[in-house]
Amino acid sequence: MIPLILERTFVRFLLMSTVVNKKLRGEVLRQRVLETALELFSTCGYFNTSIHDIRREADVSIGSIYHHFGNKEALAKALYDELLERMDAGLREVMERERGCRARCDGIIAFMFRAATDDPRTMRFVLESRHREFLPDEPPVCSSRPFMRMRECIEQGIASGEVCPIEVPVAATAAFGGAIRLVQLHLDGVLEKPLSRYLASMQDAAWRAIASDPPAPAKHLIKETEE
Amino acid sequence: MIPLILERTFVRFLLMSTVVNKKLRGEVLRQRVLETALELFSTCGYFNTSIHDIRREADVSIGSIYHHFGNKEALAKALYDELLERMDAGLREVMERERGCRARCDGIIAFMFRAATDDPRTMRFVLESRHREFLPDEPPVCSSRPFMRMRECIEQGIASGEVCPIEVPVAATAAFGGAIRLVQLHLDGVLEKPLSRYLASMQDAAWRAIASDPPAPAKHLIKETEE
DNA sequence: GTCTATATGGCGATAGAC
DNA sequence: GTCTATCGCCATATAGAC
Repeated sequence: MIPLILERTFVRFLLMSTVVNKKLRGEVLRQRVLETALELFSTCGYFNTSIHDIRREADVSIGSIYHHFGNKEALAKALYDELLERMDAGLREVMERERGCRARCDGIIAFMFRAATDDPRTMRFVLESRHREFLPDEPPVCSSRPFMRMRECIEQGIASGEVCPIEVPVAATAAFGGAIRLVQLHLDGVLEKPLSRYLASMQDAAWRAIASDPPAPAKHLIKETEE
Repeated sequence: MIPLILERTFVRFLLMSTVVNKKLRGEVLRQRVLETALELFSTCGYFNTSIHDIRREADVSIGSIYHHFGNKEALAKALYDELLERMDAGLREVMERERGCRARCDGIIAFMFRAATDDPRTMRFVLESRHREFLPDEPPVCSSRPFMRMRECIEQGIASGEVCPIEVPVAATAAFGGAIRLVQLHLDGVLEKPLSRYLASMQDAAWRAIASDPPAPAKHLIKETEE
């Protein structure tokens, strides 16, 4: 264990040495700007937030923001990428930990509920803002990696026979659409109870929608008549 | 000398006709502005659309727009109200036509799919734009009348025993969340096939999620008979 | 009711010292 | 890398003739 006094001295040394100092300070500042942008974008929206607002709230200069990000849109893109990556990491972790489609679906829903509760700002920014309005070249959020991962999970479930063989988009939206919608209700503040109270029954409902085994319905196997 | 009574009548007629003409022209203009606003708001977004854009596209003057709506926000609110009312009318119609929770749920999903296909702009504006960013005093869209109507339908289903007795928010989102999500995929242009091709299996999946009796019959495949 | 011309403010972005 | 001061534009909104 390093004595506090030495640790402090070391930190001070770091701060004093010009090269490291500038880099460190730069990184800290960059993070503070991103954090502030998330706060303001998710509560007021991208267009209601000016660079000056971010400057004031983050207590940095306009110049620094432009130095690090280039322009407002690029700042939003940097934030968006970071949040999607963080979310994707969470989902990857679920997919590695859980085995079987049901356990993974449950895990994904649980992850979303936890994320929406612990960090509503991130969830709000990823789910609710219309990124294409300010990131015109970005593909829709439903084709981002986290959402592709959910879809993948369902495809594997169909392949293994755990999920009944309906069209993939139907199965994927039936599995997670309800949970996503409930998360939105939570973010809009219209739910009486905390999200966690609904977790188990949402997981059950989602699984009933797509599971193959319980009633083993043969409806979808009936040859459809073209109109 | 013209009798006073006739003169009065004639003047009155003139006044009436000019007034009516102006009123008519005004109404036509008002509708053209609303139509244009829907077009631009739903494709470019509220904040990327200027009053000048609307002016140009609708071929009216700035002054007329402000005369009819007061300001940009009020214009958006007028449009929003009109679209919600139109949607609510469609849902009311479904609720009156169909009896039983399953038929009504199917009808609601079918209505949403049809609306998203026939008039994607309306669906995009209602579902996707974040109204609270430009209509700060508006309640969230999930507590608007169309969405309350969906919730009501589920509550009745629980009361009648057709829907299994889980928490209402869970049942409502499980029933319609998948369909709403699929509509969004459609609006984002990431679906291979037209929405209608997914209708029957989406209805089935939605009903499986909330039905109380496990073996849910595929009602849409059964030929309906007049009673 | 409709129009054109104009006012006003705030925004994103830049310049250039340190 | 960070900062302050400032630019130029374009948005919403208004004034006032017709």
